[in-house]
Amino acid sequence: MEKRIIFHIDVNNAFLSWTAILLLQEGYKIDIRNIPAVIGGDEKRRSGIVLAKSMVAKKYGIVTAETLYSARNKCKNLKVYPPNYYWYYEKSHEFHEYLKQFTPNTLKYSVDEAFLDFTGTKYIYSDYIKLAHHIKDEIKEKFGFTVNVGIANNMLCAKMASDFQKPDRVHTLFDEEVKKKMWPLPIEDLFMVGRSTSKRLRELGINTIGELAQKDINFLTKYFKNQAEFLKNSANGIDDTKVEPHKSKSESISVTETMPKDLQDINELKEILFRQTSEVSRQLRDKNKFCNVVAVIFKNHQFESYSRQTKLDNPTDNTEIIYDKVVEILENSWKNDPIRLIGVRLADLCSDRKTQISLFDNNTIEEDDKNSSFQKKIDEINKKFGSNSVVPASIINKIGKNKLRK
DNA sequence: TCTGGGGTCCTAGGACCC
DNA sequence: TCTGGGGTCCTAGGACCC
Repeated sequence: MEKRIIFHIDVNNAFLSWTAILLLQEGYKIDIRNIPAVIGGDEKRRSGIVLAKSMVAKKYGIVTAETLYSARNKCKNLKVYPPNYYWYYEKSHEFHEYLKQFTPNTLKYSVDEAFLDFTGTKYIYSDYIKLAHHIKDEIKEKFGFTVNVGIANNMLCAKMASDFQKPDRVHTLFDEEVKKKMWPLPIEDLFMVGRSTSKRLRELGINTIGELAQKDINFLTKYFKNQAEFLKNSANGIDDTKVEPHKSKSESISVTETMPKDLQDINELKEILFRQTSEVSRQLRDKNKFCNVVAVIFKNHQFESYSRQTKLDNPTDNTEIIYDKVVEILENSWKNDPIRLIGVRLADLCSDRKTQISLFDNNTIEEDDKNSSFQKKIDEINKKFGSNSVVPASIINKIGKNKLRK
């Protein structure tokens, strides 16, 4: 069978590069890619972590997701810049649109990563390495940021390859190169081996990808159960995932928020949950979907997380019905501890709500449909005039009642 | 001035039914 | 007094990704 040809294209330090470009455009004299700099959250809002770092900052040992406090300890003259998500959205869009000209088989993997499948195109592109350089250089010239391109016979290896030396590079990791290029790497470098798995592997004396690759499958199964085969295959560079959007059964929409201060007042929590419920249910209606499961997510002052979810009798996209559930969950499951983060998640989404009708449900489907189209109109108005300028009176009443109960 | 936010997938355990 | 087993559905929590 013909070997596949897969590219993985990864924007180098995406958020930081994109902010660098914006700053230069605005007349800023320094290219923050060349100094110790990071894109960071807001410490006053208790979200002070590193979102992206420059290569210079990386040399100081600064890693993504560590606290700004600790990053500053590693580098005294570190510069911190805030993220600009609107701008990132634009850059990301440019990047993904640009890639589509090369093949219809592209997969947007994240804001700053894409897979391209060139299998069966050898009559169009005779030299894939040349093509990769062309893409890389043209992105740099057109958009002002650099990328890494990984070329391989499957997605896993393409992704591993683009992660080799950075920035502004093209790497290959074809099947026959796996032993030489991937096996010597530390186990942490293997895609899908995170902190927990790498710790367990190292405890078993498995320190490199090569050691994992050659380990007996029965031995691995003892410790990693069903994950064992996946791990061993990955270490051997075996992966037959197709370059196509993974049609997952369990789609979900969620919003979570770390509050500037811990909250312990149920009415304050309800106010935030109402805002969050409006947001997620509007997203749900935008997608023309209904949800079957509603969940509330908590993180307390001690950083312990917990969540509670309930299945609905019937799928819905109605803010009010969802908010009722959210409040019910809050009242039944909040442990009365100081809450640092709270959020709402809608899960088990479906596009068709006509599944089953509860015997004791007073709402008919027709009524629900009326509500649904009414809410969509409200969504449109909110879009024009800013969110929550119009909310159904019944919901305002609920909020009002909560406020009165204070 | 310590520790984000949005996702997917997997597993373990309990409830319930036959 | 002792106490099956298979299947399904549901929930909570954890691991991992960017």
